[in-house]
Amino acid sequence: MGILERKEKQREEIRKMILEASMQLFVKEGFENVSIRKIADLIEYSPTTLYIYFKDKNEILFHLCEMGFERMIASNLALVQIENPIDRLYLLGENYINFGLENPEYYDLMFIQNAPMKTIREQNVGHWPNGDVALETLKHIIQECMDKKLIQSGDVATISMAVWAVAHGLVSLAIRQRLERLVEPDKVVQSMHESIRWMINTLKKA
Amino acid sequence: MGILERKEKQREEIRKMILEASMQLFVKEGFENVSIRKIADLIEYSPTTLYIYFKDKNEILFHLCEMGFERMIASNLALVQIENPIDRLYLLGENYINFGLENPEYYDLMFIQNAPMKTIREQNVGHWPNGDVALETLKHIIQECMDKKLIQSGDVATISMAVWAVAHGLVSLAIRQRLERLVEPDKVVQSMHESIRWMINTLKKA
DNA sequence: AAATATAATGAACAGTGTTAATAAATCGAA
DNA sequence: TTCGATTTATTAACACTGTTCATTATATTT
Repeated sequence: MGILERKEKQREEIRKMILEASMQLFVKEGFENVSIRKIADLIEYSPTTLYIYFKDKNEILFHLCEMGFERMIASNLALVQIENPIDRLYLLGENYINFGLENPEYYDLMFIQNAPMKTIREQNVGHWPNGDVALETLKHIIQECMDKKLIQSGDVATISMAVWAVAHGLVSLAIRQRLERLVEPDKVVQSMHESIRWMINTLKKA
Repeated sequence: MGILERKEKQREEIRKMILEASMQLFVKEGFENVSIRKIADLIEYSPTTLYIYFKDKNEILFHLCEMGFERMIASNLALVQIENPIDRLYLLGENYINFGLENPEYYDLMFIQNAPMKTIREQNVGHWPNGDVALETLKHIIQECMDKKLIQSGDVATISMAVWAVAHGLVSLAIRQRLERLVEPDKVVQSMHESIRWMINTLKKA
C-alpha cells in the first residue's frame, strides 16, 4: 500500500506547487493576472497539466479564496482574549473592515466573485470549509450577546445577516470606488468605522 | 453650419445603434456575453468601427450602467406621492432590494463592476449623471426626515452611507449566493426586507 | 520483457479587447 | 469640377484567455 500512499503524496505536492504559484501571481500581480498559462509558466509545466490536478480555473480560485479566509481568521485571533461578547463584536467589525481595505483582492474573491461559489456548488457538495467557519464566528458572538442579554433577542441568523450586510456593504462599496461619491474621499475610512460602531450600538439599545 | 449638425446627428445615431445592440445582448444573454465582436455582428459593422464611436468597451458598459440607473429611477416614481419622508424611505429601501433581485445583471454593472467607474474617472471628469441622481434621492429623503425630526440628526452623508450599505450589502451578498449560507434559501428575500425595515426603524427610535 | 495504467504535452478550438495599416467615402477649397 | 484633405470603415494582426483531444513519455504491474 506504501506505493499508493507515495503517489498520493506526490500528487498532493504538485497540487501545492500549483496553488503556491497561483498565490504568488495573485499577491504580486492581482486577481486579473492569475491565468492558467502564467501559473504553468511559473512552475515550468504545460498549461494542460493543471487540468490533471484541478477540474478548472474556478477550483484553483476556490482554494485561493479559502486561503483568504485563513488570513482573515488569523487576523481575528485576538478575539478570544476578549471576554465581553459585545466588545468582541466591535473588534470583529473593525477587523472585517480593515481586512477588506487592506486585502481588496482577497476580499473580492471571498465575497464578490462568483467563481469560488461555482466550485462549491459543483464539487464540494455545498460545503464551504473556511467560509462557514468565519460565519460561525459571527453567529456565535451574536448568540452569546443574546444569551447574556446584551443585545435585543431575535433570530440569530437574521441579526447576523444584518450586521454582515452593513460591514460587507461598506467594504464592497469602498473597494469598488462607490463611497467616494457620498463622503469626501479622505473621510471614507473613518465613516465606515463609525457606521459599523453605530450599527452595534443600536443593537445594544434596541 | 447645418452640415456639421447633420454629421453630428448621424454620429449620434450610430452611437445609439451600438448601444441598443449592446443592450439587446445584455438583457438577452447577460453581462458576460456582451462582447465587441457580438455587438458588431448584430449591427453588421466591423468590430473596429466601434472604436470610432467609443473609446473602449468600458465606455459602452458605462452607458449600459446609466440605463440601469434610469430603470431604477423609474421604479421609484411612486415615491413623490408619499408625503411622509419616513414612509418614502421605507419604500425606497423596498424598491432597492426588489430592483437588485429582479435585475441582477444591471445591479452588477451599477454597483459591483469596476468598468463603469473607470470611464467616469478617465473621461467624465468625475461626473456620474444618473448614479449621482439616485444618491441625491436618498440623501434628500434622509435630510427631510432629519428636518422634520423623524429620525436622529447627524451628518446626512454618513447616515445615508449606512442605510445604503445595509441595502447594498444585502443585495450584493444575495446575488452572489452568499446569503444562503446564513439563512435558509427560501427565507432569504423575506429576511432581507426585514433587515432593511429594521434598520430604518432604529433610525427612528435612536 | 510486455502490457497497462498514469502523467505530461503540443496543437488546436473558439473566443476576448485592442491597434496599426489600408481602403473607401465624403467634404472643402481652388 | 477636379484635387487634396479629412472622416469613416475595414482587414489583418497582436497578444491574450480557458479548455479539450490526440499523442507521447514515464512509471507500474503482470
